[in-house]
Amino acid sequence: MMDKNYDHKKFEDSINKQWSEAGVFTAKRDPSKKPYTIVLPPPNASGKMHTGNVLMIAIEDILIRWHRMRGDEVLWIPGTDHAGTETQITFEKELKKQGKSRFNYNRKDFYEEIWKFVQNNKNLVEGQIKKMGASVDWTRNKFTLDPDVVAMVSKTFEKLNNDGLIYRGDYMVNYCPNCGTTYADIEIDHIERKDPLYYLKYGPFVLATVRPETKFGDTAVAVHPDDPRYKEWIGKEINVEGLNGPFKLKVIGDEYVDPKFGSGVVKVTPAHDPNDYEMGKRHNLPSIKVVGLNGKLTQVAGKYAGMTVFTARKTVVEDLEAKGLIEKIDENYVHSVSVCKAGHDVEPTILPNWFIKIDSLRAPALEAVKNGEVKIFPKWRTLTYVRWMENMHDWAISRQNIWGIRIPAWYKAVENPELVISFINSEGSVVTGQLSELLKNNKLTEVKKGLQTLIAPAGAKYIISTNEPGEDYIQETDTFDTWFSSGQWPLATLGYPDSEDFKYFYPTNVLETGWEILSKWVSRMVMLGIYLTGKPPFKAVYLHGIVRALDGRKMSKSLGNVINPEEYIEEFGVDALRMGLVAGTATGKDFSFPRDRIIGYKKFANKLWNIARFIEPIRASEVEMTKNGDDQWILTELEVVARKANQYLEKFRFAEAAELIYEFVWHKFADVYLEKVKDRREEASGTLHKVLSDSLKLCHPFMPFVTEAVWQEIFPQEEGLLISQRWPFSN
RNA sequence: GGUCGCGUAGCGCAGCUGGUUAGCGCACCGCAUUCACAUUGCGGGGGUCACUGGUUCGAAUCCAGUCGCGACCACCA
Repeated sequence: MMDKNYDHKKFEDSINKQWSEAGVFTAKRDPSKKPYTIVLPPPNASGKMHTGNVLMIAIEDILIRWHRMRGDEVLWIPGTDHAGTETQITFEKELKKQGKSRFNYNRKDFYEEIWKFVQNNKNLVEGQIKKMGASVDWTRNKFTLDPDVVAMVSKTFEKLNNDGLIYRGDYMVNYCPNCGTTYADIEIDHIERKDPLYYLKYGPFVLATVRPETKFGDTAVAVHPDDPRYKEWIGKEINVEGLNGPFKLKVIGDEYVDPKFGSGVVKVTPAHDPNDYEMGKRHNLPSIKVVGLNGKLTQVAGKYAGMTVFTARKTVVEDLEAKGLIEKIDENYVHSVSVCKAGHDVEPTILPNWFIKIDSLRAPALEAVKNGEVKIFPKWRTLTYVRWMENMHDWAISRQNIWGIRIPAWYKAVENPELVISFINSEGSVVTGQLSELLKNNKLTEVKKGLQTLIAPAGAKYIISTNEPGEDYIQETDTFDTWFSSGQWPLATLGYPDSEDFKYFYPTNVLETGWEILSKWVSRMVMLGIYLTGKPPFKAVYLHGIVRALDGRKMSKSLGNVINPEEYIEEFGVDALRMGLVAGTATGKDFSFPRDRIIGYKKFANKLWNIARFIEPIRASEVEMTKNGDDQWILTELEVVARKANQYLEKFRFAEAAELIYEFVWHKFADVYLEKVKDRREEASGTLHKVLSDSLKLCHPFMPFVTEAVWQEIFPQEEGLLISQRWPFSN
């Protein structure tokens, strides 16, 4: 006897176990079948499952289960991401609680500590993916730092280098002195903030700045070329009274200057401002570094050297005021400030970095989308991709992180005396200096053993090698941008270049992810996929919307409106949560967390259960019974719904498919047909069983647990698991 | 500033390439119900589809403009 109501808690775990023991998630590479492949966008290994992950898993599992039931050889590859910067920041917060920091460790030990930290969380995340009923192939599970992934990514770098697409160069980067790393433009947040705007007397001019402490790095002042007030000064030199004595500056004319802002005169600090850097390039101005990588002022600041930016700003302002060099201060100036994800001010700085020339990679990646080789759903997002690709700059792929894949570049010690190295010496203290100096008192082996970080000047001599080329070489300490390795994820997970999996399953069918990483991730995968294999790594991209909080706002810790999906799984079940989220994603737009709908679909699970309870005592007749008009009607409706649902799913219209099936099962099968057959149950038994069976199959991709549970209650064991049945009316 | 999107019943939304009385969920109102399910069934009220103009035999659906909202990208010293 079936219980009166469906209780998800009774079934979810045991059904998961049945699937896993039956091995139905494991792909076989059957040459007579069509492969259907999805690579799961790897969740952060040290994070917790959030509503976005739930939606992603729900949608991909629908596609996978649907294709499995249609007879395709499906492969859905799970994995987790090391999430370089984010994870390292999280770990360093933990360290801080113990009164430690990364400066207590050499590079190797620090890496191992994070590894241990992540393993624990990784298991939790994988457990959550399982809990969701994701029919992923765990035998092919990958982590972005698995040795084979590291080897593959390093090889790609080597190939890029051989093709002349890698270069090192000074570049204006967003350097966070606090995190000790650079950030890509796309990783930086711009926040509005009120800061004092200082009007400084600069020789004959007055100019406005929020950063007076960088004046030691000024190499020009700029005015608009057509500004009548200053036109005659262009090309001349002015004498400026400074804190470290008088100096001379050139006046340049540049379109960039807005004559209406401030006084119409700008100080140009090429080393610490992206726009000034561009102007500096246009006018051949020297760059003078004022702020060092430690966030403190350099020697050029004279007596201010060694001060932090904030202390220096305060002191400089005081001294300027004392000298009468400040005309006025606007205390209410609101401007946009660049901050890193941890909330620190970033310091635009010139630093040697590793770059990929993207021109030759970009062209085919743009073309693949324009000519429809890669189709993006919803279609209007295609424009976002195209615009982004067109505006893309060369890609800075190095990060001054430890947690990541180390760049396989090696510096020969004797050829690179100018390497700046920090290491822990045999006494356990951190020593920083130029390699040539360090080697006077330390052996190279000791330096290498205690190595923390190195900074190689732009012209450093290096070789690229996936192995250590010799004992007298030191490896680059920078790691790859996470997007560089995850940009090769479809290849890495499939064992590129010569595995059987790669030959059979590549290119994958669908890449499903949130649209917010369309430019960060999807574009990189297309570029690198085509570069390495000649083919884009997937045929379609489906972008789901962002799940917002109940109040319609973005979820954020500070607003306290973050929804923990586990609570909903507990209360309403995985099926209801999945179905509720999917039914709200019709056009891939953002949507508020649909609490009401989730409750509604919990009721639907119960409805399915009770349809089965109605049919349970009615034995399926061996003999073919006469079908009356009602039977004919429901069978016709069933076929129409199955075919339409198929069409919707082919177009990634999950909500329409879900609602169509829901409408059929509840309001046609249950409300109408079941009522009509109440006085002819035996005669209708064949139709009842057929429609129930097909309804369960149609619902299965959306609500796998309750359908499997009901299936096993009603249909004999010989028929096998529902997950392995055929989708109705598919050939 | 650039780009994209949105404005449809009290609330949350669907209406894809234009076509008969504009739909769904929640909420609301009335009735029913020992017979699969109260996590139920049947019925009902409520909308000049933001505004203006245009294309068309016909527009919520296409075009232009106006107003309001949101997001992303860029960013002024």
